[in-house]
Amino acid sequence: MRADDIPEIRALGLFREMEAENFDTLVRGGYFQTFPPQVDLITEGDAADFLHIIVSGSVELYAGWNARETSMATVGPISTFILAATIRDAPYLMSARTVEKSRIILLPSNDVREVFERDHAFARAVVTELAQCYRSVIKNTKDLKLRTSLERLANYVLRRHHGNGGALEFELGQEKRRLASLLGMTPENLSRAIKALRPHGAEIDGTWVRITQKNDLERLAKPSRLIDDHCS
Amino acid sequence: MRADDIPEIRALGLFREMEAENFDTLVRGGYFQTFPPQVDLITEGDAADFLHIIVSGSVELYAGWNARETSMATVGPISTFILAATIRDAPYLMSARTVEKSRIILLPSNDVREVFERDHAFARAVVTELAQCYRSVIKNTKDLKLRTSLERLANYVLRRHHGNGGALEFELGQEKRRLASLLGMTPENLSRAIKALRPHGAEIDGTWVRITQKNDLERLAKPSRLIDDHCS
DNA sequence: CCGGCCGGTTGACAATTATCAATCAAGATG
DNA sequence: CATCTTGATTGATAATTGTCAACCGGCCGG
Repeated sequence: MRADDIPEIRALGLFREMEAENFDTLVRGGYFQTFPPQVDLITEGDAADFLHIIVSGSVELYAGWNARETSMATVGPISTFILAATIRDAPYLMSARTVEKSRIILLPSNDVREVFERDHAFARAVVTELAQCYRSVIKNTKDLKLRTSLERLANYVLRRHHGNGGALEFELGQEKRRLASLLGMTPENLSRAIKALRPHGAEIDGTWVRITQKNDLERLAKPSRLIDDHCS
Repeated sequence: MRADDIPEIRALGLFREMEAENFDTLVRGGYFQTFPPQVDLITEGDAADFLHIIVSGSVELYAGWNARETSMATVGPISTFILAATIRDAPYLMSARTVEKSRIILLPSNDVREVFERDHAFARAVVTELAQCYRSVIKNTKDLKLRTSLERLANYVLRRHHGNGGALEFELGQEKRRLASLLGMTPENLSRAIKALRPHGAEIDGTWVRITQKNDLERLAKPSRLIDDHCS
């Protein structure tokens, strides 16, 4: 593990409050690796041997069944993934692959569970993190079950708009087919949804997104704090 | 709080390992109430004032958006619900209503959070519970995104089959329209899916489910440990 | 510079799912 | 017993979404 990355890790909500000694235990047993793009890090069904922390780059979480595949999330720095499987010592429910070149810390699940047993501050931080993850997935389920694909796209644009500090123009930042899968549709349908969105105040041109009529977009999207807020 | 219910609560995974003193704190501040059917217990968006524990009866968790509504889960005794909102002191993401007459314990969220700060065993139990809930929702998302409605129904039947100790015949146990919403379809479509399932080894007649050709059903459903296992 | 590849787009079509209206069946109520 | 209500079912139709094939255009390697 490189010494100058440690403070950054230590500053994460998950590790900030824990005992120094326990943090050292975790870090000592961890590995720091750099992966090229499109590398499979995790295969669903495998035992959860490591808690992963992505320090740079980005990672796609996806799942498959019966020759179909769907994107579940894209995670960027600095955050952890597959915490629940680590804690429960259960098989991964999702696979993970790097999207671009990524630096990733691997902490052995055994160490994580052991420290989790000993360190109350760490346990509390894990709860906070898990509760947050749980709520995100619930919101995603509501998005999927209550909205049409056009509405999902419109709300996605608005979420990104807010995530970028209110910018009316920003980069899509990922392949359209990945976005399509994330939003629960086919690439072809995303293309059509993008066209259909134009008269409602949002243009997506290649890799650029521009909101032309925020009012119109919001009238279509009807964003809700209880689905689209990515905090709380 | 009725004295003779306390041991049962105490035996729940969530409370089993915690300090007696802290358990007393929780229980002392709690309310035990009996609700008639079809009563709204929780409205999404409200502050999470209480952690709910269902002791008897059953409760539907549902969510709405833009005049649409969908069933998110049906929860039975003995389990808690809306733990994540309580812990994060955040608004409920789902509404809840009783399906039948139900006895429910309400523990003030403040007390839960306070004890959670003090009691390491409780904190660990909360983590275990949350990790389990998180994994359930992920499985549900995979079910929704990767399967057609007929496949979802087939797998639902198989899950219930296993949940009932392998019985080939069992009661549906809930209204079909609630089941339809849970599985992400309309009542009309559930009716048709039920018909379409007949030649694949499962009959649903009124409130009774009978598996006639388990092989056939499994060939259609292709159940997966990573979606349909409701433990792990 | 020239293919070849890949992701994206488009159009035609098919499958799936939703909607609407009508009907049916069973349980509740007077 | 008749009536009313409610949930389930069915058929007809529409909307949505997926599939397949073709094509476009940028990018890379030769």
